[in-house]
Amino acid sequence: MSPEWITRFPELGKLTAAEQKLVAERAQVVSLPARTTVFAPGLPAENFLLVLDGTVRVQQVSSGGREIVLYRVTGGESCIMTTACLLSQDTYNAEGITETPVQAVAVPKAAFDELMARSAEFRRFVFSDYSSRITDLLHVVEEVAFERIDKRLAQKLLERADESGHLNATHQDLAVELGTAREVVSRHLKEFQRRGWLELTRGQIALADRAGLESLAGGA
Amino acid sequence: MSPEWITRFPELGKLTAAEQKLVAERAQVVSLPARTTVFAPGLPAENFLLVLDGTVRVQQVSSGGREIVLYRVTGGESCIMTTACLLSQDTYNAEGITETPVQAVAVPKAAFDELMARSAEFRRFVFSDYSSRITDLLHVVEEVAFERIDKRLAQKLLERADESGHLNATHQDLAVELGTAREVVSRHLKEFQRRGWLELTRGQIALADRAGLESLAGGA
DNA sequence: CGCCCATTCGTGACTAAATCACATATCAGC
DNA sequence: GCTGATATGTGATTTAGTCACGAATGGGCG
Repeated sequence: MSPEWITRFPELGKLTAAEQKLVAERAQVVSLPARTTVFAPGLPAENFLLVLDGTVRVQQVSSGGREIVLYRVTGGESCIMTTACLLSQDTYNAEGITETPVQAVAVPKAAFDELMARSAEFRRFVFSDYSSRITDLLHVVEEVAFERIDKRLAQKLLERADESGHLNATHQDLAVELGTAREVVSRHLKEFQRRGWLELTRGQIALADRAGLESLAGGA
Repeated sequence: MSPEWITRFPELGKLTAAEQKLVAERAQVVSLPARTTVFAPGLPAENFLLVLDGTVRVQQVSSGGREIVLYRVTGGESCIMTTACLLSQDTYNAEGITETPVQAVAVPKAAFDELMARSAEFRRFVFSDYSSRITDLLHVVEEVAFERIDKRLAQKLLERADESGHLNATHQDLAVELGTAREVVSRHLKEFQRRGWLELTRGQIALADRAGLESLAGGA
């Protein structure tokens, strides 16, 4: 019996019946409310996690208290950071927090190892996830090291707004997205508003002129 | 017959005789001169690389032409970035360059896959390497996003100087290490010199007061 | 030797970003 | 309608990055 959730992971659909059975027997579906810490420095990571629904935000915290969002794990993806955490002796200070209620499948380490041993498909799945995360991190490095804040902010606004151009986020939230200070975000937002690109209200932003933002976010 | 180089990788010494034979038959030892591009955007990565001797510098290049060093691969380590490159569809713009003459073992993809399938030890080795690289990248993000340039420069100088406190590097080289501009490095170096922490000559730096640099590099 | 020329380094002027230190504003709940 | 928590505004200052140069250094060569 393969569990119904496995259909969420096309790559895992290719596992043999026996392998799917292994997953079905050993894995547990867990539900987490929003704003739960999934992993953090210090906490041991004992499970390999597959996200079914919702999003987990992975971010890094500095000694000085500042934060930066590294990437998000959404439905159909796995969070190898937890396993990486397990394997690396080095203490690292990334943490994972659910942004929405999350449904996930927890595969115990032993079952994870067994799947890695038995299934080439499963290995491919895990590796491809590792690669995506590395690409994500490279992207973050590139952005913080080389790109201007106004451009990055415009990109984030476009990326995180819904279809109607709405976005619930405080200036502080956006500052964490970009790894900068709240004041810097406030000033750029105000400038964007002055240009008629958006409307600001407490805790939310409404895009008024996507094209304007795009011109800044794009090549320029 | 296990090849003599396998002694460089303690983790691989635990492979069974049959597995070591597999490696011995399929892998090739390659020698690369200094300043060879090992991998780069566009170049397909066909081999899993184990570095025996020398160092490979992995860095990222921005569209604007600026660069930043991500990490180095030295003897006894593998360069999973090449394999990550293979697996990720996303174009990513990191490149690997030998800094010294390098001796490495190239394991063809097919043999790599077979080893992954057969050996738990080999998997552990590969994963541990992935994890180290992720930790390296997290460290870079943390530094770039949150730390002051003078502190990072002091750290780099201490890290890269030899026992006698000597260091061959142009200001431009150090700028690439930190992902900043040459002028910024020049100014800080001059200030360090003014404080009597080092001596500057064209293309090289001599540390004169490690304690001074450490006080800046450390907690402060 | 002295000249050429690429590389390396120095520097001023300016813009952008981060930090510090507050003042204000907005909203939810009593 | 008051209060406290959260969110935003803003000036002043420091640090970093950019631009546009000019000067110095040192190896090769006629």
